[in-house]
Amino acid sequence: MNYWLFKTEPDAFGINDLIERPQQTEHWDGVRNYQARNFLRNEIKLGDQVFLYHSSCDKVGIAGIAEVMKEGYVDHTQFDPDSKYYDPKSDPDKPRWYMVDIRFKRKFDHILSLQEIKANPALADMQLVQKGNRLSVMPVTAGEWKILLAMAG
DNA sequence: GCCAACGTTGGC
DNA sequence: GCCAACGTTGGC
Repeated sequence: MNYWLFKTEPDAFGINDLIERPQQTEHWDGVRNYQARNFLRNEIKLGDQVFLYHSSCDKVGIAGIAEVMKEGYVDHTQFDPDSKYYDPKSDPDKPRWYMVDIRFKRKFDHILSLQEIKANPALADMQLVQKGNRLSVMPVTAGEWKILLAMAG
């Protein structure tokens, strides 16, 4: 089993929105970055654990945990002209973009803030805290996962 | 294949 | 709203 971190803007779709979905499950569409796409398509497996990270908001940090319920499949929004994720250059015979389904698992009592994460020397190598990192789907090591869980309490 | 221009991300 | 950092595009 592997660990991941998915970024999301809670103003658009946050952990509370996931909780309110039927079966507390939602497809993670709209990822339009090739490196993140490769993770979604090739590497993220059923049962993998995911930190939900809230970005671009007043409380930036990890909000809780979700679990992968369905492995990579074609993100249909790339073919929908009405979707903001529409990609006219994507060929239906060879789709560019993929997504997975995740189910809510746990919400932290408090957001585990980016500030706290950055302040922990043991997490200095996390991809999340590297300068200029913009990946919206990234791997988390088992060691990092354990430390973060302990910090979340 | 290079690289300037552009658009986007995301913390602050 | 600012702006640094990055990925993508497209002319050459």
